[in-house]
Amino acid sequence: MNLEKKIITRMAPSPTGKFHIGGVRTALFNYLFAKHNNGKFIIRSEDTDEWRSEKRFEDNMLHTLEWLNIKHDEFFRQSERMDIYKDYIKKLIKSGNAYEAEASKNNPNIPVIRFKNPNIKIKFTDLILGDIEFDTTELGDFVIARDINTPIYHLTVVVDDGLMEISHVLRGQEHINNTPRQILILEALGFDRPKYAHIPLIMSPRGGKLSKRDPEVIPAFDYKEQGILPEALINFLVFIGWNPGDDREIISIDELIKEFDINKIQKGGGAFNIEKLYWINKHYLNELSNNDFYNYISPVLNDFRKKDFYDDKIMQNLIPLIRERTRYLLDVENMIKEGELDFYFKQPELDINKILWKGDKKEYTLSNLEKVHSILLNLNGDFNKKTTKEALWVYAEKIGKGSVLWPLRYSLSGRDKSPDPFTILGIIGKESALNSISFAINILKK
RNA sequence: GGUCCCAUCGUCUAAUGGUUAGGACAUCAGGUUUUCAUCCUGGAAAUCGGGGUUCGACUCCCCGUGGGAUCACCA
Repeated sequence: MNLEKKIITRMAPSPTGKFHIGGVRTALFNYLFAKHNNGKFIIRSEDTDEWRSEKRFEDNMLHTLEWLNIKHDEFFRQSERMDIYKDYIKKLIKSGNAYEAEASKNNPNIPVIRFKNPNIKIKFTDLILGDIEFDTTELGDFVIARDINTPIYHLTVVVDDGLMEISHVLRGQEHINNTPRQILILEALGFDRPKYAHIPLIMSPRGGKLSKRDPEVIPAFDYKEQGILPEALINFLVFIGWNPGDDREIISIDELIKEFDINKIQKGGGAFNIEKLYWINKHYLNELSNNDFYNYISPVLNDFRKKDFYDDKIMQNLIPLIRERTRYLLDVENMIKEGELDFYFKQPELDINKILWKGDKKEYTLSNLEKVHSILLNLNGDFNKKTTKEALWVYAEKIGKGSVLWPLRYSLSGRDKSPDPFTILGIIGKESALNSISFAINILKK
């Protein structure tokens, strides 16, 4: 339907702080919309405020988007385009749409530039919100430049959107009140009006607006260090305020590009629910190969590797067990910190009272463990999860699973919670297993 | 406060006049060979209130109420 005009979107952040998830989502929507329509996605760094803008924040934004693989087709920096804006300020004055007003706050000798407001009603159709009408009278003759050489926000936005031939402005809903002002300038300059789509805001998990005080909401790039996968963050963010219209919860970036539909964007804001992010992240973690998962947890293994008992071969075997307990990197960090993995590598400490299954007598448990020991001792051939289970199962069922399996599991792990005993046996092997069981037997004999 | 926007389970959302109001996260219960985790099954859980319009409203209109955004020589 819109064959002659190319779709061009842009994201225009000001680099005054670390790039946050709201920015990521705005970038994502702009990117998806552009790519869906074979269009172009532009990033424009709005760094005209020298005081507040910092290069490191711009870098942080670019790194974040690079990590997430949200690629832009063009990049601009407003601070490098000041000459262009000057021309347009002059043009506006010349055409009578702007004028020099009272003295500047910073420069008592130089006047600010105000836009001559025609005081009309501005109507526009928002692609998400529908028809919106503003009476611009209350805006007054607003300032568009600190002085003839230094434009501010509304002017630069309009000039750039016009010059860059932006077809669709998708931005956060906090900008909706800026729209009439920008339309006024745009029409004074004779640019084509882009289509507007104001995206609902991401809200705090506790309701209300997102705040730096929300502990789960951190700068977007920091989620990388937490072990959130880029696909997971994208999948999570796109579902705040958008959905494909069916029951899918997991959706790839390629599918998103193919199916992104601006009409399905929500009108109201949505809360940031970290639990769902973790759930999605776990889903993507499960799709990693064992080797990739090992690399994934590698950064938090550094201290653990230095322990004298550490054995990388055992660690490799532990990967599936660690994975099913992992939503993100902090889970692995905690596992290590709590010593939950130590018993796979060395003989655990045992508490005599915990060896006994619910109400079992010491002598009874002792004889069960001795029997288990002898069964395993006489197990020839492969010693793994399957063979040990086959060897012990009949006995365990006869005696009572709890009375056999609990003491065994506890003797091997020294923990209230751990994987099942056969899994542990398979990992630590016959020799270590027999040692651990003997160790427990000796404690019971005392 | 002015202006603007919004309103389905606790949360993210589906249902664009006719459904037992669906799914997912979280939660609860049961199961998957003892414990934890994973996995499976099942349960509880919502149309903000009041008026209309209509044979029939989650859906359309109005009024309340609630929430949000914005009111800079920041962006």
